Amino acid sequence: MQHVGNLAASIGYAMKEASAALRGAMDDALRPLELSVPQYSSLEVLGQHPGLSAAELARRTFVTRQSMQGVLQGLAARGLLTRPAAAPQGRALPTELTADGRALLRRASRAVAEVEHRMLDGLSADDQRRLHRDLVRCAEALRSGRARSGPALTSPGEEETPGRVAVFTRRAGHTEGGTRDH
Amino acid sequence: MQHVGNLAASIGYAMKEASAALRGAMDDALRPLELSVPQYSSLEVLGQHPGLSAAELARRTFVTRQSMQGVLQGLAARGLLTRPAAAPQGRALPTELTADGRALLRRASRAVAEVEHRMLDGLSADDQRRLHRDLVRCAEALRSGRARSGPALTSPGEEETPGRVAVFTRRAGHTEGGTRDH
DNA sequence: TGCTGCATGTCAGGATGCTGACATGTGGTC
DNA sequence: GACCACATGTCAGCATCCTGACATGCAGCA
Repeated sequence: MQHVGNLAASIGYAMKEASAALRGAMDDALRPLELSVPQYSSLEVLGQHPGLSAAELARRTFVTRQSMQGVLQGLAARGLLTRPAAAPQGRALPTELTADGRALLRRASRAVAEVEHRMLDGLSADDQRRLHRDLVRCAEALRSGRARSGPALTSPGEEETPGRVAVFTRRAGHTEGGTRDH
Repeated sequence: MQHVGNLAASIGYAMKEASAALRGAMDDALRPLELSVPQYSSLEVLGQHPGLSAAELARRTFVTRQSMQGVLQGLAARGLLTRPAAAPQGRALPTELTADGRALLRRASRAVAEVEHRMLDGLSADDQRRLHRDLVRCAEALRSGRARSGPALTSPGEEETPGRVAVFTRRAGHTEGGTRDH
């Protein structure tokens, strides 16, 4: 290995290209609903894991918790989610979708699913499985090299924790994951 | 298809995850050189295609040309590249790397190549080829659905145009690519 | 020749995201 | 109990990036 060389052959470049295309297509699909991609991502994660804290939500949507603040404020101002004024325990404020939030999420989720379907239309089922597997592997390999490890969404083996109970119970393996301070 | 469903199974989510991890790792690798990812991307593209206009550069690095302005100004202020005050033809200002720019690019390129190598370490050569192919396919499939089609970096068949000559000669297939106005 | 389409550069405004830093609450340890 | 590591929420400042809009230059066509 010496340097990047031919960009057209670089997988990193291709990943950026695909990711940018996906981001743009999602932007277009979500524009009619007046949702940005980070806003949609938050709703989606929150729909599957009610009661998550802002920091945990930030890790799962790949932004800093500082950025998540703004996102949540925007969504809360539109009545799509609620956060308690005081923390019931510790400092974490468990966030919940409102009925409006769930309704909008359903529409947004359909729109995004259509985008994803279009993206994968030309790939066989096997190719799709492989693609998913390899993307996850790439992410893991990159995280392992960083000083502060990443989200570690699903620990190796366990299946999709419900979220609400996971806020304070999943303590192991957190070294300020995903986004970093300092 | 109805909605996104399980996030852990979503290829779009995995792509975002991998892309975020790559972005973060590149940030870390480039920080010692005081280069941001967009700045590095511009240098890299410019190294392989001297004389590109800012707008063309923007398409190839997946940002808007407005954002590219700021990036180029920063790099020019550090003496890493030069832009003529007046356009030799049309409105496009051909951008060139300076000797300092090329030297820094070499170091940055090595650092990024190491990141990419770490990312792909666990994948076989076949898997890497397939991953690259499928990422490009995903990007193309997404672009084809948008009103304004994308960069179309390398037209099907032709090999890596030298750039300088391509500024004004590659007219076909451009419907305000990549990033959109209005 | 004049008109139209298109691409480039550029300005303005705002949204988003990041780094840095600090205070607070919790749990484990001495 | 005191202390320490760690996580959360939050404020401030800055960089990046977007949408919208406008003027300019080139090519094609009536």
